[in-house]
Amino acid sequence: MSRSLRKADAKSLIDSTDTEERVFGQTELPVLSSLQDECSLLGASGFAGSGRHAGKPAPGLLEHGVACANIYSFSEETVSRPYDFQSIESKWQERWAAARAFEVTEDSARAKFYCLEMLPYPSGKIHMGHVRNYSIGDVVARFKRMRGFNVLHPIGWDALGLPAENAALKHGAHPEEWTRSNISHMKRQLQRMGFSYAWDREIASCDPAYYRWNQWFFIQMFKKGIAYRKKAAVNWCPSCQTVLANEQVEGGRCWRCGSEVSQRDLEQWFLRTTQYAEELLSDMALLGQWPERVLTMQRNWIGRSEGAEIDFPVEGEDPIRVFTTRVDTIFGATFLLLAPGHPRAKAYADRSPELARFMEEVTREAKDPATVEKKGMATGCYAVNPFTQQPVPIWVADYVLMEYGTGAVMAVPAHDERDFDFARKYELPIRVVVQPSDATLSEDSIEAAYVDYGTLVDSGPFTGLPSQEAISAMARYAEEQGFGKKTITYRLRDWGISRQRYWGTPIPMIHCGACGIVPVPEEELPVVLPKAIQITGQGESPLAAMPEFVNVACPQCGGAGRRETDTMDTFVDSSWYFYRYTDPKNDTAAVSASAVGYWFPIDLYIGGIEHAILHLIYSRFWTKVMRDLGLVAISEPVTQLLSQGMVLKDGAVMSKSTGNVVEPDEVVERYGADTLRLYVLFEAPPEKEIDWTDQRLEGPARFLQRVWRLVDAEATQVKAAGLIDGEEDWNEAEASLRRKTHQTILRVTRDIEERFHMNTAISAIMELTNEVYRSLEPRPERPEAWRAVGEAVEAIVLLISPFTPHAAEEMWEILGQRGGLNRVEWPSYDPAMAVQEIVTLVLQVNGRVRSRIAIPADLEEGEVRRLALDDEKVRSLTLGRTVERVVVVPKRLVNVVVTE
RNA sequence: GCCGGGGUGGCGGAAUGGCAGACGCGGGGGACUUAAAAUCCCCUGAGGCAACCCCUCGUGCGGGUUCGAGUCCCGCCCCCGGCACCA
Repeated sequence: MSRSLRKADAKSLIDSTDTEERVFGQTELPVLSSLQDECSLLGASGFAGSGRHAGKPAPGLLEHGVACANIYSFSEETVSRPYDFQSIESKWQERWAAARAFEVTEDSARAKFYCLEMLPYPSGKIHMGHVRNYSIGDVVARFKRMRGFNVLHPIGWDALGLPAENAALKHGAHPEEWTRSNISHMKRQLQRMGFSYAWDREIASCDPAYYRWNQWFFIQMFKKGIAYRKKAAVNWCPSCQTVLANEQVEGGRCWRCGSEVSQRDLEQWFLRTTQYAEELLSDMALLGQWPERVLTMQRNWIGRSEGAEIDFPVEGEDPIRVFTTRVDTIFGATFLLLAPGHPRAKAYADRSPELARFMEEVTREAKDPATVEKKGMATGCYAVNPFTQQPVPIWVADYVLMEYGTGAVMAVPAHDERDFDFARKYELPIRVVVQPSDATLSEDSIEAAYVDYGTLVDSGPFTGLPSQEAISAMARYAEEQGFGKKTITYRLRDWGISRQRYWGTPIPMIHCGACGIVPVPEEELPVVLPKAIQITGQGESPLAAMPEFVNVACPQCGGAGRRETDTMDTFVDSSWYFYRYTDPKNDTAAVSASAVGYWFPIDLYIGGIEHAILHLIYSRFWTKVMRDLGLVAISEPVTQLLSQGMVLKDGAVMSKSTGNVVEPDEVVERYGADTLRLYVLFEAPPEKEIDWTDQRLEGPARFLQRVWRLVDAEATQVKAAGLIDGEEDWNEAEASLRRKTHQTILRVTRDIEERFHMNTAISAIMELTNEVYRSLEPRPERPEAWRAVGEAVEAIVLLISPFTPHAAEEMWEILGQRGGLNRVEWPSYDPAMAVQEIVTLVLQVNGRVRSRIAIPADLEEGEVRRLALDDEKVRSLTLGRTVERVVVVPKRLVNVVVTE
């Protein structure tokens, strides 16, 4: 039977219900008029036809979701009303909005908490990844509020970028219209999820009032030499018809469309991220609360290597400088390799049409290192190995990268796999100069490069040294002799930010024939994107085709100038947006010192692992630049990072093309936002991925209704019993329930606060709920019992409120509370309450569990030991054997160690 | 190849070195019902046993430390992620 309200109580409760206060005005009438006839109840609820037998369910959703969410709990004795999530959720969303419940101001008297989730791109509608990301953040924000923090929990829109232009091409909509309408739709969706955002701080990067500051930052960086222009081989996506940053190329393909990327030479704007490479690396020491995998990815990406630069003299020319991490192998350097893009290689190519053809060919080819054979061509020129004084031939090879090191390498075939392959193919000499400890290599017998450290041989005065020692000794020698030095090289490249696109921040620069490149005067910012535009999706920026945009007077000389028509990479927008939230309407500065000083650093930043590198390195870089500009006092923007796992369906990323998308709206429609939130939070800990399963929605849905029924049905009894006054004489059952309540408060608090494991927090609340149900069977008589139940029920409602805020607010009200949960304190844990007086002691013999006994928790050790040895089971197993020792773990177990 | 993270029931997942599998899904049984749905209760790692008294095995594999190991150490295997002609 249902452990709900007695029928009489139900009647009186419903009769007394103020329909204005309760949200059930619509559905409760049938309840009253037809308590005797459930069928008509179901009919009246309007959902009976949508159940299991109603024909085909909507794809991807549980078939009887609505029906089961609206079924009336019913029995001879008791009744509770349906959990009508639709009206509950809209009621509370309206209230929160009207009360501006989540807006905050700086308050130096209160501890702040800045809870941030990665801002969405307004692609059209939210997806499950958003739901998960923002649900996690919302739990933390609501929890921290109840813990007394002044919580900043903002949201905005990463609103510039390619898809808006693609939409313009496809549907003819203006990028701005498309973006704005997406924003307003997605905003409604977010509100429907009940996320507790400070909507008054909402920003959109496509607002000139926002991107104006991108332009301002750019000019400051230009003045400091951080923003600079250079002609460079850039990645060109033939499909998107635009330049891509290195970071936007994945395995030689465009990160967006997957087309093969080719190379082009263009004048581009760059930000000198490499200037901060060392600091980006060393400051990771400050990121102790970042996931290890993210730090690892960034470390790999920055790619620091220590080595040496060595000059190889060339007769009649400048020496060629190489970078090597293995200068200890230099006596084995039998040839020199230049990247096809190396200036010296180009000079040689001018003299040799054959070489020129070769270089052009290998530059054009997209190469896959795993499969493609290395190619090279001799230049016919020679350099001198400065250690051996031997001449070495200079070759051009396709596997040498211009962008890394110096673009030239010394080739040591005996000790580098790639050089070994190359030497074998082109029959170049191989010289062994490092010997392993367990074998002796020779030129004739060597089968593969030996790349590990060893002992130097045939290396002049360095012979006999171990590699490690030789590396520093030889670098020192080169430095003394003036043909080399120790150096550090990074894989990180400067950040190319020019895009030949319309829907981005115009780069605020003017090209003047007389003055060169001149920044737009700051008082003229923003340079606004013109509205009347033709998007063709090809060639140069669409802005270049607008004379009224391009033609402008030079701010310096007043002569005819041309405006820069490239726009900025959208990663610029997201590199500093979180600062803007602290002072979003400031029209005199990007940020204000007081607001940033109060709110920063971000205490918790939550987002997808896909942003582990790009966004998070750029953001760190930007913060360091802002610090050097005197805008902020910190070096790192984010104290703790939480990388949440993806939401998959059938093991694959949800995508339109795969057809495995589950729409949040549809789930909200059928189950309510609270249940959806509960599902994504309960399914797994946040950092793991989850595979969406319709079936599993049932658990959270049932649980929430179970809590609902409990609260709704027992509210009258609980209220009548009154509050705990400390005078009660608890019996064991009551004390046990109270113990469970306080243990649960502790568990839930820790799970949220310390590790964000929402799944175990929820399961703890489930346990307490189950416990309360059990305590109502049989229905208790004592008022004390009802007070204990009341305490538990109240705790459940408060503990669950960050997860299912709408239902919690409603239940809080049903329990007779007013004023909303926003200002209610998180339940406090009473350590004395949670202490167990009687504990179960596990008895082991030789490490195997053999028995259990109940003992008082404070029993002294000698007594515990005696009771354990006295246990019948233990005695039977120790009979005739020698007790070697007895291990007593207080309140837990006793292990009796015996031998034959 | 280098670096990082993981391998626990039919499934998602729990376990400060101390009862492996909490909680939930699925499955089975029962109560209620004319019936179904919903709800409530019980059972649900594998094997053994006449026995729901128990016993054995069990956290990828092999060793080790320990009274006691999913957890710590050593050596492997596999999976996932990042980087990758980076000299």
